[in-house]
Amino acid sequence: MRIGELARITGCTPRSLRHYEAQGLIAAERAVNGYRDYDERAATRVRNIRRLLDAGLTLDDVRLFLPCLDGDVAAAAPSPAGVRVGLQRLAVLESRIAAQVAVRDRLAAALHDAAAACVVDLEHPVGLGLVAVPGQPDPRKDQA
Amino acid sequence: MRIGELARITGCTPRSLRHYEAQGLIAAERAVNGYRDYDERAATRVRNIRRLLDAGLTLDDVRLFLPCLDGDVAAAAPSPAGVRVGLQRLAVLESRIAAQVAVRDRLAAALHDAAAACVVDLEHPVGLGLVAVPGQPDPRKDQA
DNA sequence: CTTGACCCTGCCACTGGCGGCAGGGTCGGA
DNA sequence: TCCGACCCTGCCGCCAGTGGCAGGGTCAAG
Repeated sequence: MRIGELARITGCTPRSLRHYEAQGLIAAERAVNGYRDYDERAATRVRNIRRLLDAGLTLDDVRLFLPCLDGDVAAAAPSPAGVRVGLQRLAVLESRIAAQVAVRDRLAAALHDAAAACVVDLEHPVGLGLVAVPGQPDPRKDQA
Repeated sequence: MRIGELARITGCTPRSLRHYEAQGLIAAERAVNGYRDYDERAATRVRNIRRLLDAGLTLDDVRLFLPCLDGDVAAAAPSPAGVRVGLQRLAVLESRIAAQVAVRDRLAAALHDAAAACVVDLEHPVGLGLVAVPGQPDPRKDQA
């Protein structure tokens, strides 16, 4: 099977497959003309990779699953290493989410205050340039 | 004031200040020797930039606030354009958070299943104590 | 005169998973 | 014989905000 067919049946692009290969996640024989030649296990492998990626792991994480990528990862007995990786990644996700939630809350609060201030200050013609003539070039080197 | 001093009083690095300048967010006079020479408003400006960055905006967003960066952004009457930018960024943050939460939930579910399967497979003496504490991962070389 | 602190420009690296392009080779069918 | 589909390698770009380095200039104090 060549790269195009594998891409079709796995639902990813040839570009991705080459990327996975470059990352050492999949391998392929080479035909005499240099074309990659995949066997049927490649599809399973790629689907497993996608499954792990979709679960929030990185390609780097996936590399740790190499030994079992040819089996049914979803149904396989979980390896301690795999679980550990998953937990680490989960922690990363959690902290990243928490950070972004904090940022969002700050922004939301700022906007809330701004909205409140707006109501008050709409009596005054807010001299912030952007208000009256949004299309006008600012004194400074401006763009929008 | 030269870049080092401005960096000190604003709490960011000279590197960042040069970056902001390259992005068109701050400006400086130049001394005869080529050194940047900032006036005292620069500190306010930089602090405003940091404030907006901390609120979750990007440097690109901040550019839209140029006309009012010299005032007290936090207390200033908000411009509609600024609010609009904030709302857009808020929406971006929201969707990004939602996506990551979805990923996290998938991963958590997978780990949950794995943990369940593990109970069966606990004939192997594996370090799965981690499973019990999904929020408290292995405090090792782990970061975002 | 020398040291050392500071400044300058400009460029690469990083994260992460590709997209896209350039420039070329290979192959089957009309 | 030519077209078009497919394949190859290799490199840049993206998002964002720096960190870090190279290689140099400037200046005041010792």
